Amino acid sequence: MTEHVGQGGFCCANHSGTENAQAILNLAEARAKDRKVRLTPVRRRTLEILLQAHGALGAYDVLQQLAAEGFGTQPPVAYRALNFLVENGMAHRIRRLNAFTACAHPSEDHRAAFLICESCDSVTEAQASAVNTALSAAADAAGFVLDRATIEAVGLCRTCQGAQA
Amino acid sequence: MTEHVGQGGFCCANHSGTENAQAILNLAEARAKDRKVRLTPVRRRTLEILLQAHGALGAYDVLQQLAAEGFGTQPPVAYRALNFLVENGMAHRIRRLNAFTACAHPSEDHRAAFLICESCDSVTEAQASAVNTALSAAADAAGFVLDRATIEAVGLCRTCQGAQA
DNA sequence: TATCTAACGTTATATCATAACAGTCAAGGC
DNA sequence: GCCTTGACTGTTATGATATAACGTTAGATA
Repeated sequence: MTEHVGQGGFCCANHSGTENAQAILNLAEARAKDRKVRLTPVRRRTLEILLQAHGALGAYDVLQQLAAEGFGTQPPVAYRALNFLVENGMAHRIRRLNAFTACAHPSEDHRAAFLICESCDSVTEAQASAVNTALSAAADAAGFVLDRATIEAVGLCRTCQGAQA
Repeated sequence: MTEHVGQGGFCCANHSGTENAQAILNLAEARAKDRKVRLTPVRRRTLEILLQAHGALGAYDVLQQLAAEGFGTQPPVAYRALNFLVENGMAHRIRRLNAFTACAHPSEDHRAAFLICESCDSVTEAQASAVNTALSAAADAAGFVLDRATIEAVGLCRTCQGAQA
């Protein structure tokens, strides 16, 4: 399952490119300060790795890079950093891919939806407020108190629609 | 991760109780006939196991039961049956729990949303048409052609709201 | 009944994830 | 400044989830 994740994927316009990566990194720093949590070297580097990937990366992919750069070599190193980022709204976990992706809009406390391309495995963060409103209503109707949700769509991204069947 | 799945969970009114299990099983038979696919003994038994569980079961939980009843003892046996059921709309995969649950409304070609209780791990299938409409709109706006989606909400079910913090 | 394909069961292995513990480091009280 | 304290890092070890590949069996159908 590794080779179809994070390879050759591209990303939504909003967080492609190193200039934006830098901006997002700055937002993450600020967010960490706000929340009084520490964006330590491993954590920061993990976020950078996710940003550079322009797609979702598996924990072991991240680990490999971290290990190559002198950080720890064992799974918990990657999982801890990734979980930290997710908990603090700096990254998202894509359950369908068993993978993680940098959050494209780290300053907003949005609940995100993801559009996963079946062809190129790109992951795009979509505008999900309407979706969440509808989901809240459905939960309400069932007497369910909603805390958070995973919304992952599978299909074809704009680029891949022309390119293949 | 096994002990918090399928233990003591209960289910939505719509598919609790053996009488309903029987009805759903009948619908599944009919659906299989319609689609010209075979609801073989393992597959049928797997569906029954899911129905009896009144909650989501991990593949290995299902496997254990199948093995005890004389079916194959190795993981692919369970995964194949479960994947068959999912592909044919007779069960759903709950990614957050790495588990499977019988579909409560097998005759409809609905796209479902799930409400997962953090306290009792029950899984309820919610009315999701509005959610899917909103998601389609969001996908459209991103130029994404939506095929299918995973919608999983986490929170507290009606029963557990009174019972704990 | 001969043939073909779907389904089954197996072995083996890949992949994803966490528990538990020891050493290290940074922040705040004294 | 120095020490306490708790968070963080890294490790070993193991658990949990999932699939590839292959030979065999059984159902459909000609």
